Amino acid sequence: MTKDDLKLQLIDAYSQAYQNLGYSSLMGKIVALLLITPEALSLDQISEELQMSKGPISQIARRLKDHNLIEKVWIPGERKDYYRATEDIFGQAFRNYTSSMRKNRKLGERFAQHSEALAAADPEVAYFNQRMQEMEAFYTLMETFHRQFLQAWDQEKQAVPG
Amino acid sequence: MTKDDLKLQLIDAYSQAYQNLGYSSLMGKIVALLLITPEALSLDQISEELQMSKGPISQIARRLKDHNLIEKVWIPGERKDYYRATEDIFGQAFRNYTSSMRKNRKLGERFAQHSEALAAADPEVAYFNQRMQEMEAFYTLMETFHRQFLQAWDQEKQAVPG
DNA sequence: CCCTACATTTGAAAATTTTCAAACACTACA
DNA sequence: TGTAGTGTTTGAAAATTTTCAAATGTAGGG
Repeated sequence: MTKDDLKLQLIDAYSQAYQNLGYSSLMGKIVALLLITPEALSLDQISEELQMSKGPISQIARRLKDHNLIEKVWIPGERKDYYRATEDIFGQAFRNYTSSMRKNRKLGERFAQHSEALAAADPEVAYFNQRMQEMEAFYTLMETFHRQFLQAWDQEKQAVPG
Repeated sequence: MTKDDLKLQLIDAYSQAYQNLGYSSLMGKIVALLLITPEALSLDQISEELQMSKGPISQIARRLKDHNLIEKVWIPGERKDYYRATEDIFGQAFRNYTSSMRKNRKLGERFAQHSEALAAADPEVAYFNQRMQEMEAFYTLMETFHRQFLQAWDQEKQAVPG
């Protein structure tokens, strides 16, 4: 496989993976491109590499920056914005995921509370309440593992620094 | 908050959560409805509760069944199909998630292999290869935590059976 | 073997998302 | 203050996804 094949195929794989995870496929393409490019790239360069107009690139790049997956880097004497993948992009993607799981826990928590009082009087609400407690327990347990994993990953990274 | 409020609000919250995770919002609605309903429901009942025609319900129900989030249950003397949430629906949703993370590991693995030979000759490919190794390491570590979490959840469930 | 009661599939309509080209706004520098 | 080189926003077009109503398929009971 040639260098260009590797690049194109990885970009395509990320494009599909991001789409499957419910994000825009352009997000995946930009992430993949910056992930494997040693130097920071300008919007124009990204636009050129991905064969897309600058409008969407600009918007998605901002979203990715908001989620700390990529960052702007200042290059002296240059007026363009340059982007690169953040140092711990995999860990960061995971942290973003954990925050949506935290929302799930809070959902369970909230509905368990709100249904508690009514549960005694109504068997259907009692069932509802039980499910919400299960939900809360599940995501609470999950969070402890998320913390442990991130700790383990931080250690592993420290051992073999980029 | 009344019983109906609880129900509607949970369904709405699941609808949004599923959409945010990249699934159809109807999926979230059906999951929420079955999650909090003690008895199994027919397509017609689901259709009635969610105020939607049966076509999409039928399709999404099959998809949910394929992903083991809901299941058909046979009710003697009835000709309709009845659906309920599977016993460990939270755990199952998580298992589905792990399988998409497994794909990520395999992606890293595959591209790390394919770029290994070329890496010595070309610094850009060397960088590519390094990133793919990082990716493989990340998702490999993640899988060990997934296994541990599922084990812990199974234990917790055993302690407080539904 | 036909009917009835279902579930599923299909094709079109509606809604949403993605993309582009062009207009606009901002910043650095002359 | 004007100008050139940027990034951003916008409105329309294209593509995709969701939804519905109707047609079709299927299994059980007569």
